[in-house]
Amino acid sequence: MPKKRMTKTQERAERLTRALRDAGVRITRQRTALLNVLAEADDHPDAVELHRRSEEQVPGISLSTVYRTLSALEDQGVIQRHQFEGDAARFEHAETEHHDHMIDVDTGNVIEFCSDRIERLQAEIAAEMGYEIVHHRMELYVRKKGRDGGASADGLPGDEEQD
Amino acid sequence: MPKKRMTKTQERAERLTRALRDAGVRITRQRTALLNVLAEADDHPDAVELHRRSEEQVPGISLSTVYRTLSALEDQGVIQRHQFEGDAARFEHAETEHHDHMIDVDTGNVIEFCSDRIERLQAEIAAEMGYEIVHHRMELYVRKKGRDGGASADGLPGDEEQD
DNA sequence: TCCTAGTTGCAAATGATTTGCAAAAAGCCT
DNA sequence: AGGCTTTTTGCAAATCATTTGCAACTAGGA
Repeated sequence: MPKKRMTKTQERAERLTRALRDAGVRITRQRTALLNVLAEADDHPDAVELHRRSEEQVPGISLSTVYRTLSALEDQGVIQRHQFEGDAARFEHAETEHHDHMIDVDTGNVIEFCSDRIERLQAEIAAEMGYEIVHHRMELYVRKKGRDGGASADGLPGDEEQD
Repeated sequence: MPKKRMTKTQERAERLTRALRDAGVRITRQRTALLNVLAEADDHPDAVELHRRSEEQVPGISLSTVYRTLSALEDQGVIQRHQFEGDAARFEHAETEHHDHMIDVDTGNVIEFCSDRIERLQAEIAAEMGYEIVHHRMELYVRKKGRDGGASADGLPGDEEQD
């Protein structure tokens, strides 16, 4: 099949589809829908949100199916699951390089970033104790500078900080 | 009240008790038990484990009470709740300085560490994007060097730790 | 098209944590 | 110590996100 010119989103969708196919699972209508949703998502939606978006293509698709497919995709390493503070896991297609997250505590916005210097220090610290890093997780919960900490609109109470 | 010579554990227990008292809550038998358990814990037990240990002092204490008291203590900032990968939240008395965690993926052991250099870099990165850090979370999932990643025996590691 | 193993939707099960409620106990006052 | 009011407790039931059992359904190769 000739490599037609396709959008980034299409390419991602293909990649995800291929991953599933390679995993030996069948490509169903509902899976295709979720794959598309994941491919065009540039944020970090949770399972319920992904389900909501998938329903536009396949009304009636069940949440279980979404969860099951997400697990399959995660097993194939083509999507990543993040467990940020609070509640449900959030997902993103894993086509990007490794990166960490900065979460705006006021808006819930997620900003991706990566610091080789930090990675290096982490490895160094682990090595000092005779360990090697299998994987790591780093999340910075941040607030726009200058903005005063009014009543934060989100979940966990009394969690202000004194770093 | 004369400052009697007391063990570190006793001091911690006092501190926790005081925190609760200051919060205006009553000091009950079950709370005292949990406070003692927390004070003498040098690992990172989860609620169920804390309940188990508390039962030795107050047979019949309910898990709800443990959860409720843990929340109160957390609100007072005298204990910290950590949501490591996988399952239940794990707790530790917050008398120590801020630190991050390294979790041995094979044994479940938790090692505490702190790196000013990393903290500085984190603040720097946030600042570059116009943010200031409210709090952060960093966990290194590690493995003893040289040890090959065989099929890890246990899925849910206990809460052992060596200080 | 047929056939079969992999899938789906749904409801019920999980597992951690929370909550409603009536009985029990803490802390304060006398 | 006795009384009284308010907070706590234990228990069962409720949440919440996620998983699973199962019978009906379908993708995809023969």
